[in-house]
Parts: sequence; structure tokens; C-alpha cells
Amino acid sequence: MAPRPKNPPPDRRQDILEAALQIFAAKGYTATTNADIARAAGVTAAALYYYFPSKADLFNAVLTERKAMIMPNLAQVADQLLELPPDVVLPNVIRMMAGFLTDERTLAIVRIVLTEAPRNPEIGAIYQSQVMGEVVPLLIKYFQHQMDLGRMKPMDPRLTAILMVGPIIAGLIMRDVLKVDLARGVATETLAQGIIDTLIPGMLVQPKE
Amino acid sequence: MAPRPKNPPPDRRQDILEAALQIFAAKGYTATTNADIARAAGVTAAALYYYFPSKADLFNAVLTERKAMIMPNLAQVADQLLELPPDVVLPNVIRMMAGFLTDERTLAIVRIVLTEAPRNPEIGAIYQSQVMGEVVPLLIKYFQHQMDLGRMKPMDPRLTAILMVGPIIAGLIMRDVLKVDLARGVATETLAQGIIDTLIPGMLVQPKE
DNA sequence: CAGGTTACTTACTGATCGGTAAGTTAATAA
DNA sequence: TTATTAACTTACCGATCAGTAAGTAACCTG
Repeated sequence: MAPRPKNPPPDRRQDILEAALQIFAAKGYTATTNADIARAAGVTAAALYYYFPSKADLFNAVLTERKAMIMPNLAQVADQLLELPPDVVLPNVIRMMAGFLTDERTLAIVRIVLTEAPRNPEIGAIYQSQVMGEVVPLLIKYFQHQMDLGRMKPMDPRLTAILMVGPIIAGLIMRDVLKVDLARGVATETLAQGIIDTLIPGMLVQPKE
Repeated sequence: MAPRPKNPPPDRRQDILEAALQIFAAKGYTATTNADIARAAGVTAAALYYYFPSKADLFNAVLTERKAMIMPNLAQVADQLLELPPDVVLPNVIRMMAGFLTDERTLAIVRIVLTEAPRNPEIGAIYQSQVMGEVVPLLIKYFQHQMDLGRMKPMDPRLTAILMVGPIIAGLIMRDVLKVDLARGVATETLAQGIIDTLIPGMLVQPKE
């Protein structure tokens, strides 16, 4: 019985996207009902169809309109970092990635991609092009340059990227999927520091003690 | 019109568990219908209720009756490995874990746990107790022993475990979730070798070249 | 201050799904 | 040979869900 808000109309579309992000992340696409999202957004289920043609379209909108959130904007700083030595750059990259995965909003997207992408190739494709098309090439460019300069051992740059990001993802999964409390064991910062201490010496031509 | 098989009765229960494993892994718990499983198992949907009280019970049976599959039986060999030096043991552990994650059956379980556990804490709990209660303690025992012997640098054994397993999981996710073709880049063996070459020297007290 | 548009709501529908009840037949026991 | 049981099937039901149709009140325009 309140077909139009009396006070200045809030951005309902954003409210719905925000609510959908949370619920999709918490329950997964199939288990999430329109009513769930609507309730969280403070509207009725039918209202979703005023802004989005279907549940699938809403889901896609959540992923595409928020995808920028999950990728650190490396491009902005990449050029400045290119000449800096790896013992300076790599720890910062690792720390940045580790810190990045502590943001709640980002985690929600990661959780959705991780859980839905195996069933929905399109989702995987969106982030594949981001990861493989944007982030990895930047890393590769840096690694290649440092290898040419003789500062890093020659190795597959993709492998290098996986070695750096892998433990962070594994830590995330242990905390988020297996509910292992890393805070009382391996906290994010400790994890980042461990990666830095253990991994980076093996990548440098002259490991420093 | 064939309420009883004429030929020697096959083990329908196993057929159903097998079919359920595949379909749950492919579509996720909620999106999987009883009809899907039944079709794959060659029975009708009602037949599932002859063997399992509910869909949820069938799901649990899949996980609990197959959980042993995803954990390498480390306990059997752990005692023999305890005294062997890390530059012999660790490469083998890494290779074993990497190889372990190439088995299709195992992958199906991993995919289910990875995608369903965030919504269902019980699933996480099953594997948390396996990973944290069985595998990790064995690794910790070994690491601690080798650290005491002065062969490995002192560090949090849990961190050590994450560093070793992390890149393998990340590689798995890139292949399975993001559909990045690792075969034409970083194959499983290459990945394992990369972990061994890069990571292990940083863990040993006297890295060997 | 009328008329139209925007931004929703209420009320409904057809399809699907998990689960049940009752029937049916092959194998087995008496 | 008959009765019983094991192992299913067919047929059905109530609940739930994505999506739709039609209504309605606030705001905007002239």
C-alpha cells in the first residue's frame, strides 16, 4: 500500500544489487530466492522485475557491475614498479593481494565466483579474462623484465604468479570454507610475511639473508 | 513395469552414490534434482527413497562414505618418513598431493566441498577435522622434528603446510574454476616441480643448489 | 489542478521439486 | 505350490519458486 516512497527516493537499484551480492554469496545462486533478495533490499519480490528482466540478469549485473572490486588496480602503478628490484616489489604485491582478500565486499564476489563458476562457464570467463588478460600479463611483464636484468631466476612467469597467490587463496579457503580459525594460528599478515620470507629468496638470483 | 531386476541384482546403492557424486559435483546440491541422480543411476526418483531417507541424507552419504578418497593415507607412511631429510621428503609430499588432485573422483569431492561448504558448515566440519585433525598434525610432527634437528628453518608448521598446498590448490582453481588451460602453460608436474625448486630452498637451513 | 508517467505493490499462475502412498513383480522361504 | 519379502515402479500431492498482470499512489508536466 505504499507504491511510491514519500521521502527522497533512495537508489533502489543499488540497494538490490547490494542485497543480491550478500545473499548470493551466502546461499549460492540456486538456493537464493527472489524473496530473499527483496527482503534484504526492503522491497517486494516483484520489484526486482522493475529493474532486472530476470533472476539470471540480476545475477549477471551483480558480477559485472562489481567485478572491478575484486581486482586491485595494478595497471596504475605497474609502470612505476617495473624498474624497482623484486625484493622491494614482490613483498608489496603479496601484502597487497593478502590485504585485498580481507575486504568483505571482495570476499563476497570471490565466494560467488568460486562456488558458481564451476557450473556456469560464463562466470569463469568473465574473471578469466580479468585475471589472465589483465593482472597476469602485468606480473609477467615485470617478472620478464627482472629476469632479463638478472635479478630473478628464469622461470615460467605464470608459475611464479601461482606460487605467490596460491598460499593466499589456500589460507582464504581454510578460513572461509573449512572454518579454520587462522587468527589463532596463521593470520593474514603472518601468512603474507611467511610467503615473503620463504618464497621470495627462492625466486631471487642472489637471495639476501 | 520392471520392479525387480531379472539378472543378478547390481549394487544399486553404490550406483546411486556414484551417480550422485557426479551430479552434485557438476551442478551443486540445490540445483541437483532427485530426477537427475535417478536418471544417471538408471532408476526412478522414488527409488532413491528406498535407500536414503532424504536428499540431504543421500548428500551426506556421498560425502561421508567417500571422504577417505580425498585424503592421501599419510598415516601409513608417516613414521617411516619422520627421520628422512626434508630435501627427500618434501618433494615427494608435494608430488603426491599434486598427483592426488588429478584423480577425477577426488576432484569431484573437492569441488563439492569447495562449493557447498561455505553454505553448509557441517560439510566444512567433516573435512576440517580430517585436514586439521589428521593430515596437518602429521605434517606438523614431521616439520617440528626436522626443525629440532636443525634441518629446517623454524617457522609455523601450519604456515609451512599452507605454502606447500596453496599453489596446488590455486592451480586447481585456475584450471577448474577459471578454465585456464594449464596443460599449455603450467602442467601439474611443472607446477609441482616449480613448488619444489622455489619453495623448498627457503625452508631448508642449508639450501642446496 | 488535471493527465501522464514513475515506481512500485498485491494477487496470481504454471512449472518444478522433494517426498509419499500404494501397487507390482521377481526371488525366496515354508 | 503358496506366502512372504525385497526391490523397486507409477501416480500423486503440497510447497515453493520465477515470473506476470493489473492496480495504485506519489511525483512531474503543462
